[in-house]
Amino acid sequence: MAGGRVYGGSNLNVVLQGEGLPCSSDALDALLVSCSSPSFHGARSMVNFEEINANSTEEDFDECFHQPEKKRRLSPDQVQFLEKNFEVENKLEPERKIQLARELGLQPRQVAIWFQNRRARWKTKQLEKDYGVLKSSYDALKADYENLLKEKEKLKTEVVLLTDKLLSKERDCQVPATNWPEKLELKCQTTPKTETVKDSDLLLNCKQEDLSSNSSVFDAESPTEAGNSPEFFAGNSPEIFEPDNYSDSSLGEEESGKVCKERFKSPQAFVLPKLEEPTYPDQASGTCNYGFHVDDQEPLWFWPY
DNA sequence: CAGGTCAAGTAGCACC
DNA sequence: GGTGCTACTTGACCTG
Repeated sequence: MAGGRVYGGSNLNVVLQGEGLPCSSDALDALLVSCSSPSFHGARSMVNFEEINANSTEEDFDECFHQPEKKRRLSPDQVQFLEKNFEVENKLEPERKIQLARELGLQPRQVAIWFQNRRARWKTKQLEKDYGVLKSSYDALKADYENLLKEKEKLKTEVVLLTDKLLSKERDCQVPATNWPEKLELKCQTTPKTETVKDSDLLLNCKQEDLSSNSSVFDAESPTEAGNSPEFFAGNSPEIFEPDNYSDSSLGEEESGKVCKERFKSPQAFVLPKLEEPTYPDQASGTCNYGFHVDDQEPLWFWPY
């Protein structure tokens, strides 16, 4: 027994003691009288106060309390009444317990136990509900994550594809491929590349732009990429990607070409390390402008190897 | 008859 | 120490 308490389920006297109620015959009578007209008569409940009161003889009274109790379910009316009270307040004050017991024709102990069990059932249901919410949330996040992984793989493939194409172009054209599309240049400058930039940052940035554009050629996982030239992204050398810088109309074609080649000797100029002296067959001679506009990039996708 | 449900029993804990 | 609570168990009853 817990804490020396006596829970005599089959002995009302003991039960009443356990509830801190008087168990003298007078007090018991008073209690029984007060319960003589219960609102609910649990025909199958363990102790029905009306039945007790009906068994007016001392013998029957004794028999009623000493025969081994069999567990009886509360009647639907009793359960409904308890449920309504539970909705109002799931905790049970002593006074309320007595009152409910009177109205239901049950022992206060029975009411207390019903509330205890009801709280346990409510908690179990609440846990199930919480689990359902968490699981759906987890499933949604998992789906998002898997989609992002697929997108990442797709973009990686795109990077490889474009890099290969550029390298093949470089082989054909001996001019360094530094004159990148204006659109690409602008996008990259909006994303200062530092060593702390994560893959996901680039991915998100690309998503904000046109995913099919060349912005995806920057492979964040490659340490040899533009990450080694932060000034490129920071815009410290804005002239590098000024489209007209290498096709200065004030210079002759020959002069312009010299300037272009000189600039490409500077490490700073090689902002895209993977692009080693690319040349393009359709390049205007003596200039560094490849006429490489983003709008013209789409056909790149379909170039055969 | 197995398994589910529910009232009741029990142990342990916190609070006063 | 008494009391009330939670968590877990037990046993009666119900149901397919």
